[in-house]
Amino acid sequence: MYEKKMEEELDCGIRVAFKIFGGKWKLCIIDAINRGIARPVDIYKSIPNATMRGIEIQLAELLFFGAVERCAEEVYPKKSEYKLTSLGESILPVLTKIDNWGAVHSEFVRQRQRELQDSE
Amino acid sequence: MYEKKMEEELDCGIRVAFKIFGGKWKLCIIDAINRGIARPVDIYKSIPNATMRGIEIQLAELLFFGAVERCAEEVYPKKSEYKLTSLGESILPVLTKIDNWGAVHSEFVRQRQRELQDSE
DNA sequence: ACAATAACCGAAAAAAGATTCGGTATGTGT
DNA sequence: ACACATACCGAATCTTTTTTCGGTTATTGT
Repeated sequence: MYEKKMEEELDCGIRVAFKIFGGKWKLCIIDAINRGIARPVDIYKSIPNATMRGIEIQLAELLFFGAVERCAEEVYPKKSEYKLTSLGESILPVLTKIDNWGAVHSEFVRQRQRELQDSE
Repeated sequence: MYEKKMEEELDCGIRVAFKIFGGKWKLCIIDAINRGIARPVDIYKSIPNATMRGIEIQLAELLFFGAVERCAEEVYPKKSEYKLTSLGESILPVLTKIDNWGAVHSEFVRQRQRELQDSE
């Protein structure tokens, strides 16, 4: 994992939360796993524009902080599968709130974004 | 504002939401304003480790996307003041959820973070 | 056995994001 | 008038994050 040069403050809940699920694809990954998509390739395919390496890295971080775990059971066919831990599940209500807010305001935000691009 | 080189997808609520309040200090700023801290310097002073320029930039973005507005009323002494718009206020319940999650899990996260540093 | 797919990983490069620094303009207190 | 604080802004310079690329190892389908 990347070694920071500037001191990292985890002094408020916001910073702690973003440390865990603030990454570019983290909430999308958690959402995908929650919807039953367990394997890295499938998670990757379920998220438009994501890169495989990107998913791998973020998955590794979620694993490190215990939001996700690798399934140990050797099923047939033998595959790498991930599922949410209780910590990961505790993120779901927050994820829902964030996603809903974004969905409700997406048109407004996209419109504002377009105005920005047109003025350049 | 920064011009992106890679195509930016605002295809899910999560991405839209992070576009608006995903910045390093944005939720802290919204929280501060909500607590009645209206002036840039005061917001700056209320957030440990923030830089004045950082606050200015993020405030400008929040302003651009209409989460915050500058008070037009000319009070004495004349000062620059910001307050939440209805869009900004709609973020508050989400902010609370995020902050609470982080507060609840901060010890665990900090512990894991320490283990990471010790192993280096 | 062989080709294809999956799950990784390291390192370089690119992109995005934040900070530092130095500036202007304006308002305020004495 | 003067010193000082505030609100900005642009540009250079970091820092951090993400992507790209090129691997290795192992598993699956034929």
